[in-house]
Amino acid sequence: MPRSKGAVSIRDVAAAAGVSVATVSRVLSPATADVPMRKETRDKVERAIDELGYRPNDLARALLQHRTAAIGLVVPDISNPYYPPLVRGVEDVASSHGYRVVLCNTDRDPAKITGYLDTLIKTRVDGIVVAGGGWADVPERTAVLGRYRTGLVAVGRHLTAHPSVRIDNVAASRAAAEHLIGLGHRRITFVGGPATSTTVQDRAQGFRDALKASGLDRLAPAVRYGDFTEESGYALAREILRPSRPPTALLCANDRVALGAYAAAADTARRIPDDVSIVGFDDTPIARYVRPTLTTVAIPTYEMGSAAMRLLLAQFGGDGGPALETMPTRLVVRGSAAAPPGGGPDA
Amino acid sequence: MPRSKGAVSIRDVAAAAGVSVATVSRVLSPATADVPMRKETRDKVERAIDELGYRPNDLARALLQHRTAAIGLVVPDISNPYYPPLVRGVEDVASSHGYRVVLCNTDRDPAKITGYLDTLIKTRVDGIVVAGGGWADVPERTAVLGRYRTGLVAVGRHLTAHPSVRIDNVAASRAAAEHLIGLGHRRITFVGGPATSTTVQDRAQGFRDALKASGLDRLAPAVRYGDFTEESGYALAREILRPSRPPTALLCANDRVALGAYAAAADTARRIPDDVSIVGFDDTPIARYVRPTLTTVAIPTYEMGSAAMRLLLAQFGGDGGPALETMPTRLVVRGSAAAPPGGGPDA
DNA sequence: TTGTAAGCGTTATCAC
DNA sequence: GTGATAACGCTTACAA
Repeated sequence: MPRSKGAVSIRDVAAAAGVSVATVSRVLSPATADVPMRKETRDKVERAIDELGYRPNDLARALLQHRTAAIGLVVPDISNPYYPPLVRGVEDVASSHGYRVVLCNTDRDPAKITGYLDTLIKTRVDGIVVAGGGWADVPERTAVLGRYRTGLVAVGRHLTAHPSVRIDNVAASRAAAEHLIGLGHRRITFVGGPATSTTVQDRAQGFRDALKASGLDRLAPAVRYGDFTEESGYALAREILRPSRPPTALLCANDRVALGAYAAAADTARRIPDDVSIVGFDDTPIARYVRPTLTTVAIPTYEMGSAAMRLLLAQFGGDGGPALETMPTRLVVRGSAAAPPGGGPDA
Repeated sequence: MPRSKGAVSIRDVAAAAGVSVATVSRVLSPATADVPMRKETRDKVERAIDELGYRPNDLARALLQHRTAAIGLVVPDISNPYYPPLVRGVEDVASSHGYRVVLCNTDRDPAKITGYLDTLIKTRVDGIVVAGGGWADVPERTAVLGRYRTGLVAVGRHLTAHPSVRIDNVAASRAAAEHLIGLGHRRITFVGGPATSTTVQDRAQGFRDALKASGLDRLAPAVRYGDFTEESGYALAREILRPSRPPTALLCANDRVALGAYAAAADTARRIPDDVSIVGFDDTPIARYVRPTLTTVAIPTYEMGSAAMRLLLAQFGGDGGPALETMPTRLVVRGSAAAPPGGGPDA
């Protein structure tokens, strides 16, 4: 018989069991597992809990302990296939450590970002994992976090001054470009992704580095920007493949863009990899199911998420300040890249 | 100068502004926007808030108001491409109404499901949106929700007795099958998805209904189960296409399975749609980018998410009990389904 | 071994 | 107009 309307509280349980609230609290709290207690009392309490279907109010608990066991996870857009594994990685280690995760989609909009940041602080999450960019003018905002002892770790290189997990996009992209060059390609175009993205900037840089290292930079490295969608990849590839002497290989900013390029090749009657080689980024599940299978750079997205969460937990544990974890990438060679038409250098 | 260690509280602000905590609360609380107050006082308070970087503690607020402005979102696995748009739909309307969302991945594991349910109740979320199955023995568990005034709406037909948003999978699948039959196919196999999924059961049923209605059910309708992955689709399709006289069309449980079937067709040198027609379910972004483009049933996933959240908001508003919203599906005819080899009935 | 009571950071009800 | 103060549902000294 709960008092009044509303949820059953610790007082209802105490009353039902004929003990004090302190006693009920003791049977529930792991912190007081060591204090001695008559088995009979414990049983009475547990019976009452069961009968009433009592669930302790974690808000009250959190208020007292200054710890909510919640973390915020800020991503640009969960609909972007890149993020779900990352989110899953964060959630898995979070939940296995008793933390719940509050998901925030920002669309890289500074207004939304600061709005969510405020909400997260007000609800006193213990920490925040931020992935993806759009944080141009936001850094100052993170100053408040310190005042509220809110941890933060970034996935990517957009928020310096905080622990972060990253990949070496420059090196990864360079390796992919070198693979193409090794195959004999001389005219390669880097395709797509927003020019403002640090990820894209790094990948474009790695591409340029590879060309330069091979002395292929007398012709200005061809880099075309767009966004991260199939649509963008399709449109760009259509344009790029139009000239009479188009590039023989396309290094795409991600797999979605690569998939768009596949469609463009099909629609212009070009065979992959015979007429044009295509390389992607991310190794999303589709990569092994398109035909030809897609050669792409595997990014350990799930692991980046779980590593980020672990870094956050380390912060909670007081284990040091800024840390930086660089995760390995790997070029997965499949069927979409081969020697250029003619079989060798043609420049 | 916050008292002690820890976050700045309303008392710090009151002290800094030289007013009582009640006054500070009044400038912050929308509920008391109407009470008169000297502009000078308000300014003093606002200045103090700014200077201290004060963020009210929503836990305390929630404790008092019996309302957390949080909802739980329970999905099988965010990595499954079907869910991100749904999640986004929920999050968009949630955040635009001031609610935050706590994401829970269950892997359809009853233990995880009940675990998350408990956590969500303990943190006193105002409501829960559940999508996806695995709830076989869980329904009794939802009884507790009532005791804590926790709203619930289901996406799908697995949790009767609660408001829900659904699609008519039977009708949708039947329409897809009829499309194939209309094209002239007589030997069609329904491919994949877990036999335990109500979604799959419904789609298989619609498939059988279509065959029966066309008098094609003298040959036992061919239905093969697996799971929702490309891998499963690939494996099943390889088997299905092996016989000397294989089906001329594959109705796949979802686009991922269909993509697996694409790969199987390619690897066995069968042309789509010339040798075999393929139809999918979900209309995921890839559908329009594979070649040939994939004929598939579009499911308004995003809208289902936003509708579910709206239903939850309606519950909060006391707007009636169980409601049921059925969202429309649509067969998107693209390039993967055409007349069977020979051009017409061959049975 | 168990109970009493202070206090976590707010809001709401009274007074003044 | 503004200030005390009693809740909200818990945990944790400190008593008993």
